[in-house]
Amino acid sequence: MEASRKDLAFRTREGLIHVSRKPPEIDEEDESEFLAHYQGEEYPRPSVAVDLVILTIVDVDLKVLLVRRSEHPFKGVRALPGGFVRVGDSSKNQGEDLDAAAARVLSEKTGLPSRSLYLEQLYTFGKANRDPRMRVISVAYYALVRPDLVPFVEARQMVENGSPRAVWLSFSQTGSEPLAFDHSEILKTAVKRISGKIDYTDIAFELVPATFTIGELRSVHEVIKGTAYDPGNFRRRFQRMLADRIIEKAPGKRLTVSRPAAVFRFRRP
Amino acid sequence: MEASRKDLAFRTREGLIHVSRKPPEIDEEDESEFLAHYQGEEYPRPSVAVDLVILTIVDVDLKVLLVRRSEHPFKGVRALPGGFVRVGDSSKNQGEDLDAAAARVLSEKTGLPSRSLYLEQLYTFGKANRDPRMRVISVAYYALVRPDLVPFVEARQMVENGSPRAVWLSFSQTGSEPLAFDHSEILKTAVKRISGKIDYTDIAFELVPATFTIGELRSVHEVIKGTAYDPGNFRRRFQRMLADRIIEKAPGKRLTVSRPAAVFRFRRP
DNA sequence: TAAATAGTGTCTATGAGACATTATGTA
DNA sequence: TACATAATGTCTCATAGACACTATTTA
Repeated sequence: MEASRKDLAFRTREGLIHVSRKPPEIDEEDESEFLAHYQGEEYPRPSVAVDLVILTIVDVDLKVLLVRRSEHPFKGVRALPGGFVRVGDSSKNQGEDLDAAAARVLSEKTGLPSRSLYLEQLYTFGKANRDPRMRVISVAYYALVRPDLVPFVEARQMVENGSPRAVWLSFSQTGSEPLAFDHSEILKTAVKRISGKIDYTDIAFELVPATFTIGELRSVHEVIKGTAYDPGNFRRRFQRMLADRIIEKAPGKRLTVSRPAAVFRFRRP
Repeated sequence: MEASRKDLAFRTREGLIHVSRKPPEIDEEDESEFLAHYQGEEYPRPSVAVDLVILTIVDVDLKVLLVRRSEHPFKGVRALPGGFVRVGDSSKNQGEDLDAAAARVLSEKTGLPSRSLYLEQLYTFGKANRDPRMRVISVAYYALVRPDLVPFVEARQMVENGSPRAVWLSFSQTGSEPLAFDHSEILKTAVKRISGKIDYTDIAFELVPATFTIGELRSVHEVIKGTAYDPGNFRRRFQRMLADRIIEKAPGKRLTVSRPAAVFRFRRP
């Protein structure tokens, strides 16, 4: 490949780089032509889906809510719950917000009002051929379900027929049983994100019951980070939150196998 | 609103929550009907665009690369560079990857090979009516251009005609001159993300020349965080990076208005 | 020489982590 | 009584920040 005399080249950390002073003609034509036609709706559009990583922690075990696919491809394989974003058919009626689509799927699958759960956009997965049928771009969200709400989610799954529509599966088991599409990657991305955020945000409180002990909160951190924390040191970290009024004492004590523990409540900001 | 006798209700931090044991019939029908038809391509799809926040720091000033819109809506208003994701017309040919679309737009607008720049997905903006013409879901990316590459970007803008196609605007000026669509929000989100990541990642090295002084690196941090750092303390932080072999000494010295400074180089992992 | 920035050193406060000790329940 | 976990205390080390001081250049 030879650069024309008017071209620029410079050496960088990535090696020699050529900069053409004229943008390549074919690119320009391509782009403007593409845009012109695109507005005219001649070019194909992708489907856009939302996929949800719905997580909880029960009995010191991270669990994710999964469905089993009833259609090809990946028929019979577990997958993240998801749905297509509903798009209107005119400029006046453009359909539902992206966040609303995620909240809708979350409510559908859990039976809980989405405003009672923590829901946040995770990442958008858009490789070509990630769905063999057609081009699907998936905006992934993750949601956290407090363990005291889990029974309500399970109750919802048992109503329609004998086989549950969605089940909680241990995150540790999802390694040996791959998910449909690129959902294993999405799941891993979600856990990684939470693991990164738990140290400097309040999301840990979305994974304990409304009232909780320091030990319960600690085990949430331990499950997410995959490491053990010194109980005494963790307690000190916690007491700073108490001083900062992020949490407050709740009445009563939690009875355990040993000495009863004080219970606390998160002061939602 | 009255709950049926079989419904469950429970009190949470968010108030009283009702859980219907049976999923609402109308929802279920809606969903399955929707999905069935969707696969048949009867339902409308959104357009998916990538919008890029391309940033650099020149003369202790954070700048963003903006274009001026030549079409309605927002004709004549500044906007982030962007483009539609190219989607194929069959299941075999599904078009370009989402990341590839972002890299393509980045190359088109800067004239630089995208692999020589830092590019990362930011967030997906999908509110209905964010584009008045039609439903557009925008996957935003941000890119960082080292200041020693800026002249090449500017050279590219001058070729086609007299008026540049894209210009660097000071971030501080974008507050008084709102951008098209929700691009002001996207821009703010990008700067916030960078501000959060600069403390625990290596992205600061994407905003200094290939070789740089400690003072130059410090002023990048100061511009991004909007605060002043103590030169001595910052230097110590930096020396740990030197010990950890994240950076290394480069030959020569940078001549300044005062005492010349040692120059360093980032050891790309 | 004055101004400016590079570069070094010192002191303090804070938080993380290792580890020991006491307190209070259950089996 | 043995065991388990709650709750407290102590010590060390790493880091952030305030601040003083020296070094080396240009104007």
